[in-house]
Amino acid sequence: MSMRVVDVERVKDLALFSGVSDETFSAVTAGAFLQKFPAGTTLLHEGDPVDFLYVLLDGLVELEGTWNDKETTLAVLRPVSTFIFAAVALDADALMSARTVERSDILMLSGEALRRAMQTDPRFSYAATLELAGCYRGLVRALKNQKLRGGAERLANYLITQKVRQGGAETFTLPHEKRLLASLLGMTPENLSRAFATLTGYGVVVNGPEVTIARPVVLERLAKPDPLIDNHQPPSAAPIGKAERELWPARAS
Amino acid sequence: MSMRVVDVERVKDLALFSGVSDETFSAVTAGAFLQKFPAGTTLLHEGDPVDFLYVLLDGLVELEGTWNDKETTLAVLRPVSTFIFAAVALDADALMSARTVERSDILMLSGEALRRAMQTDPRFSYAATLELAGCYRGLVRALKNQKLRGGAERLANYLITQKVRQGGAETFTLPHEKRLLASLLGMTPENLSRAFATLTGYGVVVNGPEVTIARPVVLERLAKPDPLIDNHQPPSAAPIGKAERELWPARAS
DNA sequence: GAGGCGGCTTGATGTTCATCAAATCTCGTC
DNA sequence: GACGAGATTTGATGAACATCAAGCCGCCTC
Repeated sequence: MSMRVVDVERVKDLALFSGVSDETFSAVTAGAFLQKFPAGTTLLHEGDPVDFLYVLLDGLVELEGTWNDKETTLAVLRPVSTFIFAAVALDADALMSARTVERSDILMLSGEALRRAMQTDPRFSYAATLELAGCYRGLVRALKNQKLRGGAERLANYLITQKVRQGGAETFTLPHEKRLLASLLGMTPENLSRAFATLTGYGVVVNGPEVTIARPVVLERLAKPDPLIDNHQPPSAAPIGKAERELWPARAS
Repeated sequence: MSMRVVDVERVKDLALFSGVSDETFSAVTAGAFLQKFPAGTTLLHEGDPVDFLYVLLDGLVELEGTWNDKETTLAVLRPVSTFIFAAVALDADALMSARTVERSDILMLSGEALRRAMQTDPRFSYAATLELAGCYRGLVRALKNQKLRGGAERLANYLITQKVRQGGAETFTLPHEKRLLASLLGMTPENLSRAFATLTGYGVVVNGPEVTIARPVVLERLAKPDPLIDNHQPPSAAPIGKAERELWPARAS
């Protein structure tokens, strides 16, 4: 239930805790849980009050929204990421559900303790501000992506981003099911399949979860990636927060 | 150029400055500009570095995003609102452009001074965190609205929200041109017009900028408003920040 | 290795939305 | 009060997308 030393270190390296005092860190992690959840577990349901800040240490988590019996994926998180931080900060109800996509290790930090810590440790609340600002900008990107681009363009840019994030090799593997990708990109699985078929004409070869971008230049001519929408950050060594991701490439840590 | 006493008071009442020390407040407002801009002025362009936090004291401001020669409106702000706070906090480039829709009074606060203040005054950085959390949740709502609802449904919910925010009377006035509303709702002006025509069948009467919701129950059956997407906050007296707006109704200030 | 389940694909069809074109309306100017 | 630019509306058409229905494929169980 409580944290192992190795996990404590991973959390301490989070951007959110960079520079905070040991007292603050102890206060926040004192009542922390570390839990392992199987795939498909709903951690938190839309509309629920939020008592904990969640930190994904290992695995894959989906954030989703619902209305009128329809669902949509708002984000897919990989380690190390915090989630529902905004709701925790405001002590408000969650606007989205969180669900594990794979078996996941998740750290749960008391919201109450976090709010107290933010009011006493300026380093911590500054880091919290940066973290939230990074999350905010991620959402601005998502909204622009959704409103300005068509389905095939969203997919093309997703593939280019994945390629870069996975190291830049010509061939890479989709990090999860296509059904989930469709929901993330705001389309039906059927249309995602057809969008992949369309991209075949632009040098994209699909083999199950394996994707090869044979002619990057051709694909980019379709995708028109834009640093104000897409965040083509290569995999850097250090565990980072949403803020650092936003600051790349100008001020990479 | 500098601030009048009455303006200083308005700024001090911002949620962002609630509880901050006089020293912090002075430091932040010391190098502040107060400017009046005519309608249609671009205050800041996508991709530009951001040197100031903007505070809309009077008027109307649009935030917009661009890609591939297409534009979309991401938000329309009314007083009193801060904007591009996330970019200021991170000292990053703007992800959206800001443009005045009407003649506007806008306060510009030094980003450098704000970042310094956040690192020294915990009250201030805590308030900043809450403000950003409120903005973040507003965007989550916008993304869900966009991905889960169709055009007519988005319009219906917009109208219901406007009605409530303007006091709840059967008839109210659209706050700006329909062309801008179309862009905000993610559709073309032509389709907005047709969406209004559709809503005629649900008791909505349009007369130029005047809208009457004759049969609210019928319209709501179409709109299915949801507190996890729509923020039906009535006009409260005090000037507020994005955080308070998010906390309503549970913890209204 | 037969069966079954779920994910993925493909085809057919209908709905929603964008685009192009033109008519109408609004409002400020002269 | 006529004029003109821009906003709004309306109509016709096409593109993008969702839905429904099979079919295919991989994978796991028995």
